[in-house]
Amino acid sequence: MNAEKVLDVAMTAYWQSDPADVSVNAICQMAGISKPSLYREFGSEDGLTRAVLDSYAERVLSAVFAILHSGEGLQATLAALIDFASADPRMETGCLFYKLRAGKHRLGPVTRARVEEIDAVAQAAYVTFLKSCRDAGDWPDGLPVEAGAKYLGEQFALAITQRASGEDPARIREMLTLALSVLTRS
Amino acid sequence: MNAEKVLDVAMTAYWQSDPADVSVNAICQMAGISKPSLYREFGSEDGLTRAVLDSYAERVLSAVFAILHSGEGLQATLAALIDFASADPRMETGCLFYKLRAGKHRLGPVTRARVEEIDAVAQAAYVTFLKSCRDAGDWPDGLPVEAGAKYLGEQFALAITQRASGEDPARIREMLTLALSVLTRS
DNA sequence: GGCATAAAATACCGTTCGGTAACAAATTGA
DNA sequence: TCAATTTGTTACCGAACGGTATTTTATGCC
Repeated sequence: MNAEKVLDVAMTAYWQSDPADVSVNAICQMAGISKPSLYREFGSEDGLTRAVLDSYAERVLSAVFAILHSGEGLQATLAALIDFASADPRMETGCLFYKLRAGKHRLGPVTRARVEEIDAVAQAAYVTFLKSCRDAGDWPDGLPVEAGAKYLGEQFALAITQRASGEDPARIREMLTLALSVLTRS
Repeated sequence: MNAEKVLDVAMTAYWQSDPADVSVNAICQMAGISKPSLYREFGSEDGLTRAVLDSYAERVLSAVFAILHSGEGLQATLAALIDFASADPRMETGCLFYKLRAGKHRLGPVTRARVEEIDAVAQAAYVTFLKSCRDAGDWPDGLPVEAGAKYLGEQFALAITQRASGEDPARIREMLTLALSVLTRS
């Protein structure tokens, strides 16, 4: 039956459209397996979603963390984030994590907990990165890094969410560049 | 039976939680009417949603258009928009229009058409307002007003959407002020 | 009072949902 | 070889959905 393939199919389906619009029945049909097989492997829809999110985190979100941990300066890192959000083909239909987070109240308890955990980890990564910039003197005076981290995370999520709704990538890049320009006016 | 009261109940329910999470059955129960009565009045769920959106537009969205048409300058108008998004009690659970727009693909055809129409009208209002600012010399050089209008609309929607998710209003004000500051650096 | 007519509610339709019981086929171990 | 355990399937469950046919209740009107 291959759990790996089921995860793949489910991730693609959730990612391509919207997690709330993809039923367990549909996933079984697409994966060519029966419902009891899926339930024996993942326990519940919540368990499946959680497993998909884990897989997505290590296969896609890791790229974002890699950018943040690359050790580049503020300007270069923001440029890389802008590139990723507005031009990376993986974000062409948006980010599965952001889609799950946007409909958080519809998720089962374990998936929701994982979403909040990833959210916290991402926020911490933003803060760590910005602190290193501040310590290098590369940060606007008077703006707390926590506020900057939240702002950066929000704008990044907004840009990717707009890609999911078919917005023009060039326009998205323009908007995100404008939004993040306040972080480089030191 | 009173169609006015049904609209009120439905609007409150859609607005308070999420349109996708409120069924026709629930609305009938809350309004104390039977399902055939509702269907005789509105024809379909799509018709009801459309009627609710119309009512919402004239009762709430008009306040935003009033701010844009108030004839104040750029700085004062942006301040009023920031106030509205981050502090107005009407936006405490978010904006029904933005909630409908966020789940546009789930809407019936007539409601979706109305959402797109309102979106276009709002965009045009932003453009008109910013053009008047530009003609008064109160606008950053090199930034097209169309791009500024889109940016303003996106940031405004983001701020209000965050209020719906329970974010701290002071934090929202801070973020939105930061985002819109790029429009007043002329 | 009787009677047509409009408005209301009850009770139902078909479909889809997440989830499972009951059963058949294949694999394992001795 | 035969029994035990796993793997998978079919067929079903109860609930909720949007929507409607049917029946009851109320309202004029003469």
